[in-house]
Amino acid sequence: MMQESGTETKSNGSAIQNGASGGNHLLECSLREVRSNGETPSVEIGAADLAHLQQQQALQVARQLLLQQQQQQQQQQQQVSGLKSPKRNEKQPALQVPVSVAMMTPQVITPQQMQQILQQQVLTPQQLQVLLQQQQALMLQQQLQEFYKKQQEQLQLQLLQQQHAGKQPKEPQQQQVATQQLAFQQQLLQMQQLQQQHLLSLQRQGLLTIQPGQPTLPLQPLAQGMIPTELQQLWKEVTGSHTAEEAASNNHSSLDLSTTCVSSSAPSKTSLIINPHASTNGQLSVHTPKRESLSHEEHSHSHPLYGHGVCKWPGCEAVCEDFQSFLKHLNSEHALDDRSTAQCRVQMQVVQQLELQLAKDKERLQAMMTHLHVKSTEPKAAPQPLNLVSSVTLSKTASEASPQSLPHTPTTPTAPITPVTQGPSVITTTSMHNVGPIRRRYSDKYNVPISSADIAQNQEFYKNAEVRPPFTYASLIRQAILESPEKQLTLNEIYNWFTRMFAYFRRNAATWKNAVRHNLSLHKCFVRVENVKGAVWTVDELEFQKRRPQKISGNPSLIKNIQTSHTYCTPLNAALQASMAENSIPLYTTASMGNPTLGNLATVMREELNGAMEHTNSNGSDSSPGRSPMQAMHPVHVKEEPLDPDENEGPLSLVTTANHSPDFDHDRDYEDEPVNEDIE
DNA sequence: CCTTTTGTAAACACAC
DNA sequence: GGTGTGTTTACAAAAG
Repeated sequence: MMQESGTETKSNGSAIQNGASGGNHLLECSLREVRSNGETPSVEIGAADLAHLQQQQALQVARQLLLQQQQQQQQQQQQVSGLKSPKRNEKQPALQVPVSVAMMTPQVITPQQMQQILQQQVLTPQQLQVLLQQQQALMLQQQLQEFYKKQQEQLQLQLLQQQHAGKQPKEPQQQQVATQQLAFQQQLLQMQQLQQQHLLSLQRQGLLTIQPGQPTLPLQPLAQGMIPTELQQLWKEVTGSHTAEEAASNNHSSLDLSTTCVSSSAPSKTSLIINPHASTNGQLSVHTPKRESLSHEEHSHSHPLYGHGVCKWPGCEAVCEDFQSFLKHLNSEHALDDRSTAQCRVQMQVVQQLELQLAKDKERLQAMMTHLHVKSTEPKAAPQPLNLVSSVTLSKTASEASPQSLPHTPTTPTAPITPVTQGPSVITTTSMHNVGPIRRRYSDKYNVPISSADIAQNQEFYKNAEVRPPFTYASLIRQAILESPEKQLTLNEIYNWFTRMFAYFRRNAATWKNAVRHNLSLHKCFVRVENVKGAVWTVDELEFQKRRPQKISGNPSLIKNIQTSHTYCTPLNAALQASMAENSIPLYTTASMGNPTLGNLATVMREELNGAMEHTNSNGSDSSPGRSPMQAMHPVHVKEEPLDPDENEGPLSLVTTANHSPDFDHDRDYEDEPVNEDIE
């Protein structure tokens, strides 16, 4: 069991990187971006940007082909020079696209598929245009192939001539070809860089947004072999006759799918669901000023970060009277900096976590339906969020812990969700999953749940979502003990608290239980007290306070924000913010704060924080050693013994819901069984 | 590079 | 002998 958990951790880590076999990493990454857009509508990229991406991919494909050609040339040279490897050449004919490329490459659409697309009328003209552009990119790719084919033929001819001529040196020709290829490669690279810069600038402007729950235009699944001319013809027909209908039926189609997505063709269908927003600015790289201004206008109606005159950037809510001022605000307040990057990252992680959770719940639902003989080919490729409304009742009651008020987003239930790398090295997600060892100072790994989704739902979130809580075992153990009426717990009761409060601890029991015992023994702050019935564990608070020379690791600006924001935040809120900052979690301010349902986790968070800001408070007069930063920040509210969660939460006076969750009323001991069934 | 903190794994002892 | 509890050691990762 322990080994299982161990290997699970490791394999999950590596699985992220092993998405496809070999080949061009850049290609894989960018393709995966778009692909994941199709399957998991977590990241919204404007269609124009998407088109850029696709073009970029085409270029990368071209590069891949180039490399392939070079390899083949090398092989042929080897042949010429006597190092024959006929088998290899048989297996790799001159024009064969490498498997990894073929698998990942957007391919030309068959007429049938195109017809299907048109009949289903799920694409707006803009989307079709994007599609068309993609096809054109593929045409370019084909032309490139042709080019290299000819080039290679030429080379072969030359080599043959050399063979026949015998002693002629072959360097010149090779060099010539190599030079040509090099020049071309450089051109490609330049174009690529330009596009990356464009993406970057889009991100800086906030136009390249990341948002949960909104599918984007996935073009990847539309695969395989349609002749571009046919497509263009189709396109003409389409733009002539279907435009209005499609525009009108576009939303309907996604809605309909959302409620009827049970057929086996669901994947392809859902993959065609278009984000209305993406379609509004579905321009391609053919950027005319007109179009940009148009898309700007359209943005004002549908920009996901702008609504009701308010900036919807997580935690912002700045009032912007019109779209222009919003853009201004976006550029000034949410420029590309550490903070925005971190916020983006968190948003991504939120989405991915939700996707993960959804995937699991869907699997459960599938199993349940199978068990109950309900005939349904459960949408493997994800229904729209809307349609979950119809199924949520079932999944909620039946699955043991389904996140209730959390937005559901489609995802692929199988493979680990790939990190969505956003743009060129601007935002990167490292290990996104809640597996692997907690490293408390691991700033960007465990900030998943405490975030923009709704910070007030932390407790419920952890109860339901299998998210690793970003707290140390010691803090959690302490919290468990302090929550108990007697401020003492047996080991088993501590176990139960863990499983009750955190869905995460309902699996891998052997691992974390061992860790709990280890922590109990290791830390002086946990005192074992012999009892009549046995032994109970208590907390030596002094010792606990001693053991924390931790510092905040992260963005100093965040810390500054935290320190300055306490004027209007309760101690708890400040603690939450600080705790978030400790995990590089962006500062979410008043709107999402102050919910009395925050629960006792806030205490854990604060204690996690205790001392964490000691060093960052060095400019303050209040930060004497031994005094927690919370005390430094709120000397009035926080007492020297911030033990009782019911007392020290200031105005918020947390509701203790820990022992009243309907799901966990009984001290059920979660053992290893769910581990096995849940292993991804 | 060293130290500290934390998490994980595992071996071992002991009691029931 | 199996299981739960508790202790201890070793190691790795992350961060200062």
